[in-house]
Amino acid sequence: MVEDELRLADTVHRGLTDAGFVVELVHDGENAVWAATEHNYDVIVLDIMLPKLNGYRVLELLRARGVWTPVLMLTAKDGEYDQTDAFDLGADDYLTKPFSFLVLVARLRALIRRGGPERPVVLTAGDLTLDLTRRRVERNGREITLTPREYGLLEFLMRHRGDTVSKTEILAGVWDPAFDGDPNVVEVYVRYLRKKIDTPYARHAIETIRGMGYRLNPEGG
Amino acid sequence: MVEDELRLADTVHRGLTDAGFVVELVHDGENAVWAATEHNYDVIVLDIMLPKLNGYRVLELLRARGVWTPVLMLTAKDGEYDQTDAFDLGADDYLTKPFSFLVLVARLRALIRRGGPERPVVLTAGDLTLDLTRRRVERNGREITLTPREYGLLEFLMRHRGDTVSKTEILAGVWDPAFDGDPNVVEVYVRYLRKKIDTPYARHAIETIRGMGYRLNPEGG
DNA sequence: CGGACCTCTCAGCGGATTCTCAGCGCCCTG
DNA sequence: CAGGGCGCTGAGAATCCGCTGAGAGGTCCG
Repeated sequence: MVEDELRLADTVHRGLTDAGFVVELVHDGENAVWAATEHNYDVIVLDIMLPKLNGYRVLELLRARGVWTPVLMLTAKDGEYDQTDAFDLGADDYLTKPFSFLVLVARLRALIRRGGPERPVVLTAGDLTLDLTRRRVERNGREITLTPREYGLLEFLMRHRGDTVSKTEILAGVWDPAFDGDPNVVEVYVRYLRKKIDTPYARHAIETIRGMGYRLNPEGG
Repeated sequence: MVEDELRLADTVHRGLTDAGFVVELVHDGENAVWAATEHNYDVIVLDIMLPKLNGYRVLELLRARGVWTPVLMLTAKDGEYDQTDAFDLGADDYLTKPFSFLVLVARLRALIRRGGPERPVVLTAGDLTLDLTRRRVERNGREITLTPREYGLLEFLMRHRGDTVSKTEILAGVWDPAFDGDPNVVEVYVRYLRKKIDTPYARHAIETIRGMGYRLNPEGG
């Protein structure tokens, strides 16, 4: 979700999370383009009025980059840009502020359904599975309970499974992008995850690439 | 712009000029490679069907020469090469003929804005491959694990594969630019790399050019 | 308020990595 | 064939980096 009005962003964020969505929030156009290019979201909620790059341009950039994630635009009723623009630009749906929260959820579900079966709802790596909608992690059919942070980290690693991701990237992707604390947290949480996920298995699903970062074995370790 | 159909070339040339672009036009693949290597364009529009060298080869040659100018390819709808090929080859965008002129302008703007040209994801030299995103090195399909320094050195050599690079250049490129220690480190690390990469192969992928430096054999040794 | 849980910081340890050094040997040149 | 320059090599010292256990602070809940 890309929304700069903090109040609205917070409300919607909470509501969507309660509705079972996993929500990532950015507050301006530049971060939106970056995040959407980097991750593979199911759907993007995009406000038109944004700092740095407006929603208009964000959408344009994403499409130019070959990012075809469905986009639902939020337009102000009497703003500079009207509904026609949203569709012209390749938005998949739009809502005019103020909008009903239930309508938003319904539209999002429709978009995700429409975008369809090729989009994974469940990430897998060998015998490890992570169900994004239910927020469940299993290994070999046994459920593993994770804290929110642990879950976020695992989701990030699974989205990039097979790639080596640096601790900095992890911090930016899982922690607050502006987090500036000790990168050692990542090590600590990797440890927590390994404890829960790898034991009692022989091989580590999460490999350490010394000097570079971590890598989730696509075969699940 | 590289386009051999004079009529189309002329129209597009005029249109782009009107839209504020400064356009240089060549009509065949050989001139295209020469011009793009010599100048530093913001973006290249490249037709696939061309005399002498087709767009396909032009792109391949440019990338091999280290020219990373963004390329937008023009493909015929039902031609020998389809869209997939364009992306596979490292084209940054493509359009299928016939195309809307406005769309072309929009895409070009997007490519120029995008600025930092995409880099290739996998470098190869014979049976040696280096995957930049996964940070994996393989020879003949067998994974080779490298320390960060070794990896940095190999990446540098592979980016300049076929060129002779001096130890000073290597130090500047792989070590800290302000590094002032013994250039002997390079020799030491070349040795480490050869141990891991060349054995048990007969020929050295990394050749010593006495008095000059080193050269990575583009055929992989 | 008290306890359970979660997040994050911190500092010490030990192994991996990087770098230095000194001697050797090969190649080129005279 | 002798000598110098240059690269190669093995060993070892210094440094870096990730791992780990302990614990402090915060939050949520009863």
